[in-house]
Amino acid sequence: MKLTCPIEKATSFLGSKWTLEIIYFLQEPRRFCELQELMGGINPATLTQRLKLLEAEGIVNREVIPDAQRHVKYELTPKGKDLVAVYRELSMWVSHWYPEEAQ
Amino acid sequence: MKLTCPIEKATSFLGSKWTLEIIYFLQEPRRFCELQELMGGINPATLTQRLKLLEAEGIVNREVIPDAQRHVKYELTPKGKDLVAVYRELSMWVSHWYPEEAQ
DNA sequence: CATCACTACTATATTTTTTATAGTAACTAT
DNA sequence: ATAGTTACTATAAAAAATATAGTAGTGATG
Repeated sequence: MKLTCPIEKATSFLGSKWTLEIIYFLQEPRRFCELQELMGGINPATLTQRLKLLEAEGIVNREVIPDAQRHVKYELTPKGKDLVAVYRELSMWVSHWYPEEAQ
Repeated sequence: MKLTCPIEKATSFLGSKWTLEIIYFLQEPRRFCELQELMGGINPATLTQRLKLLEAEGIVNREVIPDAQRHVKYELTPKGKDLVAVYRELSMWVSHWYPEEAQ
């Protein structure tokens, strides 16, 4: 007897390690190696997997920059940017309940 | 060169499978087996682990009801209830971007 | 122009986490 | 007396994450 939970869809991808942090850092466009550095411990295979998942979900856009080096830029789609309100609330919660750690 | 991310603390426990859903369903007090039923696929060992973690984090309160059966009730602490604002934003995001699935 | 570095990954083996399944101890209902 | 409920724990297997190394394409340095 499983009730439908309106956030079930969201938790299917947000509720896995790193995803919340990836989206947070993508509030400005980043390259793959930038994300790696920002999120110290992430494994490149995991990062790749998450970015593909978020891309498939329409939250993240992957763009190959047409320079000689063919750098890759990741950025939030409008759907992804729309999650900023969620982060605003979450940040407020953290700064309220963990005042010493927020900044 | 790891920048501090204000939601890093939050992601350390929210960013793992089931946690977001558990807190969602605890918007009203529940017993262990209720949570199990509500979240179809969760493993009891995982549920136990998550509830302990959330209890240690001060988000969930565990209470043994002093009836003969010694039922156990889980509920959100004020800190946990304060996450409701986050869920409100997340629910709005889901109902906007997944209109067919929300409800 | 050979060597080294950087970028954006992929491959493999190991470790960690999650799961399926079964079991337990205390009570309750028939 | 037997079966059912509740709140878990135990164990082994499956799935996911990690460390580590490697690759292919460029670019920079001597």
